[in-house]
Amino acid sequence: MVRARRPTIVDIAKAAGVSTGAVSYALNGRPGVSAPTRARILAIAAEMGWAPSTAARALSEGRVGAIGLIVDRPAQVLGVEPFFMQLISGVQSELALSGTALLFQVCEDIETEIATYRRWSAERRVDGVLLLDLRVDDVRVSAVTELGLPAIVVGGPEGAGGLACLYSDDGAAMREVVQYLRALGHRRIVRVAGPAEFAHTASRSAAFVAAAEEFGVETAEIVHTDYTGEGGTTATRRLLAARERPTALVYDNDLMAVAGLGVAQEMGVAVPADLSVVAWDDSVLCRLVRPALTAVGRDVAEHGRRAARMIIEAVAGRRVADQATPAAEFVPRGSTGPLARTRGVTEG
Amino acid sequence: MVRARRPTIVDIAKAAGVSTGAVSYALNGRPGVSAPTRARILAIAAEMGWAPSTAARALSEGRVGAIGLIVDRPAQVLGVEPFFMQLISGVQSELALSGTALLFQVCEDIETEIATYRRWSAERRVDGVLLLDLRVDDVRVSAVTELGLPAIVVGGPEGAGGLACLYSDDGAAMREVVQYLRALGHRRIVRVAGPAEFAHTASRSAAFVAAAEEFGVETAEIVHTDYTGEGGTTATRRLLAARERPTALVYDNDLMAVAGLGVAQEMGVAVPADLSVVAWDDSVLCRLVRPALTAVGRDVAEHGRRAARMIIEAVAGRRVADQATPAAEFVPRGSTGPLARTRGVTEG
DNA sequence: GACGTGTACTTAATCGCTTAACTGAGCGGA
DNA sequence: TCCGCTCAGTTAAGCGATTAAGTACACGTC
Repeated sequence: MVRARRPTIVDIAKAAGVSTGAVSYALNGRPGVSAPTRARILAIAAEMGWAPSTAARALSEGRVGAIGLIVDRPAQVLGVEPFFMQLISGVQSELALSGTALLFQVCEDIETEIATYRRWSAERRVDGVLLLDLRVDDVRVSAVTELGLPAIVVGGPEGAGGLACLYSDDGAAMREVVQYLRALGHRRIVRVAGPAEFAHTASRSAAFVAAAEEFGVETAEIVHTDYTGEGGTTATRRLLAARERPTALVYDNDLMAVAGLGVAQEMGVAVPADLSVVAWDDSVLCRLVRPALTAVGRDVAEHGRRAARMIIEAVAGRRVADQATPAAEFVPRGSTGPLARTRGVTEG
Repeated sequence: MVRARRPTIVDIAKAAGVSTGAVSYALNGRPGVSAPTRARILAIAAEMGWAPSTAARALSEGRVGAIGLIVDRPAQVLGVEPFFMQLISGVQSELALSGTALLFQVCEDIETEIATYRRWSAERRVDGVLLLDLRVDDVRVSAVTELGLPAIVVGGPEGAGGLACLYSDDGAAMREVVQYLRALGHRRIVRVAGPAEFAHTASRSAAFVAAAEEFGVETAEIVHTDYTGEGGTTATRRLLAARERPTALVYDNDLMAVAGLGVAQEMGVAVPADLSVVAWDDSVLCRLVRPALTAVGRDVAEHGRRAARMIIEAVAGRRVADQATPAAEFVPRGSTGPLARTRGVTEG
C-alpha cells in the first residue's frame, strides 16, 4: 500500500501559475492577492483536495494544533466511570471545531504524567494541556508553568496556583442535598468521598461539613475511598456494619453509589426505607439500577467544551480568567426517601 | 507566560563544536561519528533536555509518530460503556512504549468519521488508524484504502476486505453460554444484540443460532438494539411483557444487561429464579449490581495493546497478518441459574 | 610517492509552509 | 516629467530535523 502523494502548495502554485507565496496568502485569507487570483487558487486547492501539512505548519508557525489530556486513574476505573469519557467527548467536540487535535494519554502515576508533559513540551507535540483532578499543592502546576506550557485546570477549585481554572461550584448542590436529606429526617449522613488529596474532594467536603452544621445534622462523617467500585463496596460494608449505622450516604461518584446500593441489597438494608443513597455524578448508570439513584448531575460534556475553549484561548496567548461551570443540578429519584422509622442502636 | 525556547540540534552542535549533521548521526545511533564525539553529543543533549521536534521530524521523515482512533457512538453510551475506555487504555499504553501518540476523536456518524480520515490523511496528522465496529460492507475500508492510510480493523470478524484485522473468536464463548443455559433448563433464550449492521454482531448472532440448534434450544430469538441503556430497557420490557416470555437473556454488552436487570426487578421478574441474564462484556459493573451478572469477559486492554502493535507494524510498512485475541472467558455469577419451575403462558 | 580505502566529519538540499522584504506596474498629483 | 503611493505579486529566509554527497586526513600498500 503506497501512500498517495498529497498535493502541496507547490502543486497549487504550478497549476495556478503563481508563486507559493501567493498561494499561501490566498489560502490564509491574507491581503496580497487579487480577488480573481484568490478565487482561482482556492478553486484549485479544493479540487486537488489540499489540506495544510500540520508538520510544516507547526514548524513554521511554532504551533501544532493539538492539545494534550492525561488521565491518571487505573484503567479499570476509567472504563467504568462515565465522567471521563463524557468529559473527553465534550473537550473533543469543541476542539474539532477549530481543527485542533486531542492527544490522549492514560498514566499510572503523577510522575509519569509530569514526564509526559516534559516530553510533549520538548517534542512540541502539543500547544497546551488540560490538567484534571487537581491536588492540594499540585506539583503539576509548577511543572507546566516551568515548561511554559499553556494549561488549564479542569474541575479544580478556584485559584489553581496561577493557572486559569474551570471550576464547578459544588457548594450549592451539596447544601441542597444535605438540606433535602435533613428534611427527610436523616440525622446520620456519611459522605463517601474520593481521595483526600484531590482539591475538589476537599472543597466538597468543606461544603458538606458547612451544610451539615447549618441544618443541624447530628453525625456528618466523611470517609475517603479511591473512586473505584471496590472502594465503594468496602466503605459501604463497613459503614452499614457499624453499630450506629448512617441512614444516608452521599457518594462522590456514580460508580461507588451503585456499588453501595449492591452492598445494601446484599446486607438486607432496604433502600430507601432504611438507607438513602445519593450519587454525585449523574449518568445513565444511575437511571438503570433499581431503585434509580438520586443524583447530583452536571453537564459534563459542556464542562469539557468550556475547558476546550479556555485552553484554545490560552494557547492563542490571550489571558484566560477562571470560569465556573453551570451549577450542578440535584435530581431526586427512588434511592432517597423519608426515614421509615427511628432506629436505635442495632436491630435484630 | 512565555514559552521557553527549547534546545534544537543547532544548540547542541554549537555546544559540542560540531555540525548539525554530526549531531543528528550521533543522536540517531548511526555511523559517522567517533565514539568519544558521540558520547559528548549525547551528554550535551541529555543535559539540555533535548527531544526531537515532532514537526521537524515529521517533515523530513514523512512520519508523524501518531495514530488515530475514532469512535462513533453517542457520548452518552461512550461514557458509560466500559469497553471503549479499556480498549483505549490498552492501545495507548502500548503506543506509549514507542513514543507514538494517540489522536482520539468522537464522531456522530460514519460520514464525519470518513471525512476525518481524509482530513487526517491530507494534513498528515496520523500515520495510521484503527477502525472499530466494522460494519458489513464497511465503506471506511475502501475509504482508508484509497487514501493509502495504513489501518487495522479492531474486533471485526476475519477478512476485513484487505485490511489486517484483530478479531476475537466469540464463537466458542457463545457456544459455552448457550450450552450452559440449556443445561440449566432454559428453552427460550433471546439474544439482545447490538445493531445488525455491525459485522461482529452478525458473527455472534451466527454463533448463537448455531449453538441454539446444536443444543436444541426451542426458541432462540435475536433482537437488535443500539447498545444504549435505553435500548436495553425498551427491548427487555417488550420481551418480558410477551405472552411466552424468554427465560434467559443474553445481552451484547454489560450496560444493556444492567438495564435489563433493572427492568426485570421493576416488573417483578426474579433473577435468576424466573430469568437468567448474561452480559457479554464483563466489567466492574457486572460485579457491582445484585445479583452480580454472569458475563463473558475478555481482556479488552490486551485487545487494545495487540491492536496497537499491529498498527505500528503496518505503519512501519511490514505486512500484518490477521490475528485473534485470546478467547473470551465465561464467568458464571448470580444472575444465571436453573429455571425455578416450568412456566406456562402467563401467570397471575 | 602515488593510489586506494576508511573514518570522521562538513555541506547543503530537502520536507511544506509562512512571511518579511523586495519588485514592478499603474496611477494620481505637482 | 518625476515622485510617491498602492496593489499584486515574487523572492528567499527560516522553522528543525534527516541524509546524500562531498572533503580532509590518516593509514596501508605496491
